[in-house]
Amino acid sequence: MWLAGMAVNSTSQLFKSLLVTSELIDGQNRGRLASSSLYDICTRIHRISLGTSFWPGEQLQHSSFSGSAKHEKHRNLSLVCVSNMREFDQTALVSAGKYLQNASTISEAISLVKKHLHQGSTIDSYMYVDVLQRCFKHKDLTSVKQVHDCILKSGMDQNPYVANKLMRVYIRCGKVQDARHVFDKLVKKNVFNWTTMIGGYAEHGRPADAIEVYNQMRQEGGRPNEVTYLSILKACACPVGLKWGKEIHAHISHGGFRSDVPVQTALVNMYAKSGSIKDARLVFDEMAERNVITWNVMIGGLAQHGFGQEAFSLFLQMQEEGFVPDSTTYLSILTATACSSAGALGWVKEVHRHAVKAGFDSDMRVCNALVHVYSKSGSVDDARLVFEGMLDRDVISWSAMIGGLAQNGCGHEAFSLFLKMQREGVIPNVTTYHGCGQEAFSLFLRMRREGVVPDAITYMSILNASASTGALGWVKEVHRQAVQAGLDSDVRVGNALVHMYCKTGSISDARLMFDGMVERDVITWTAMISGLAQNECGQEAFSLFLQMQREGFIPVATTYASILNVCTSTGLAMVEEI
DNA sequence: TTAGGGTTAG
Repeated sequence: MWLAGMAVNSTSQLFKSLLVTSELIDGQNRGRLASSSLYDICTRIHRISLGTSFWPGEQLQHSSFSGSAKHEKHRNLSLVCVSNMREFDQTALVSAGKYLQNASTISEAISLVKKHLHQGSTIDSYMYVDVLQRCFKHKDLTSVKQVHDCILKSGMDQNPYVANKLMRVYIRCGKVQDARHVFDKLVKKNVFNWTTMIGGYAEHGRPADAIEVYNQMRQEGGRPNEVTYLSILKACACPVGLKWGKEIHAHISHGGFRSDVPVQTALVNMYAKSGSIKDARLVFDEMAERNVITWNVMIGGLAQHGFGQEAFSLFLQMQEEGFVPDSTTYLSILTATACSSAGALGWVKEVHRHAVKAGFDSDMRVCNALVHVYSKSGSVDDARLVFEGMLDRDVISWSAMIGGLAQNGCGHEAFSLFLKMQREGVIPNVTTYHGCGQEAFSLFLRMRREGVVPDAITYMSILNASASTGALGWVKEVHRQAVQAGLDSDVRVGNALVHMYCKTGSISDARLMFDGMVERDVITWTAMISGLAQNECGQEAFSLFLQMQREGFIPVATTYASILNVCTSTGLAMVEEI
């Protein structure tokens, strides 16, 4: 590079040029310097003053400046230089990373980087971090690959900032393996790099890999900090993570993070999510200091384990201790699991009253949760009231209401709402269709409760009596719309349709749907097998049962129940094979 | 300049 008219290719040359530079910047010559050169000068000088590495591939420590009068002189000079041009220096530093500010798009920014690379100009870490940040925002994988290529060409792949940002972008784009590749190539890894890799695995539900990296970090002498612990605990917050989570707990206690509120909160969360709600409570109770998030985690954990009443007590207690519940508190306490238990309606109403008083009744997410839990706890009227009172509704609101009506035996109203929703321009999503599938099933169960023999014709007659559209026609209509919306390839929608066709007695439609599915899971196979079994197609059900296992699917209890029903009517020979 | 605890529908 050229600095103040001198060719600068090394640290010592930069030192030499400082004097000339300071004069140029300090004098009337400021305007004669190109802005990019000024930017370069400022960042480099600033980094000299900080005593950090500033030359690609060169490890410059603070101590490099001390020990010799010459270096000390240069250091002082740089500091004088920085203070003399403080105003300019700050401007330059604010614009650090905004070097590409003239580029309005990612491709423009990349073109600039490529141009610099082509011209042999220095591209520093700020510039790469800037362009990578743009890729991060837009989840633009194609651009990331291009930038990665430039990084390799300019030999910046070992820069900890650049490598870290690159890893983060890959992780965000779902390319954890690519992030791992960057990580593995890093000769020297800092705590950010370790933490990013662990966090990446946590984000993608890969606890075993996260633990592997965490253990490697410790073996190589890396010292986890509070953020590392937050990341590894997040990875372990699942049933298989419990055994590792307990080990991490011990490390945290020995490592002096006992009073760190976020780390302790993450521990509570890890225990709650991995199924050990007792340990979660133990950690929670032992905490000397808590914040709203801590309370939310504990309340949510209890609610998700079905302890609605306990969650509600804690909800009251947090307020007695002076904490103000936020929208997350309401979302955490109002979970379906907690609210489907007997007697839940009472405290759900109480939570609702609190929410109104605190002004959260205008929060769409809180209202959605209320619609859902009122339906779950059996009060579709309350659900309807909340739904009707909402000023804004999204697809979740509609799906919650439709599903709620369906589950509470208001199938016709659910379907009308489904049509109304589309008239109002709201596009149904997978869940909406799933809710409609539930409607068919709940109606089926209702008929069974009413003593209807599961004969397809009788079944359809009763459906016709309760829904003017007619069950099969209705199912076909939903199916048509799902195809139109491109949602029929979704395995959950496909499963619901197979299920619905079976329940309406149209086994051929069910089979057609089943055969056409690109992706199947154990639910698909079970729905089809049980449909065939219930429609007196025992032989077909059995051969499908064998086929599913040949294709590597493991039958679940419901699959066996269906196939055993077949055996009672077709002979015992099959039982031995099962 | 780089890592970050909790969040509603199915």
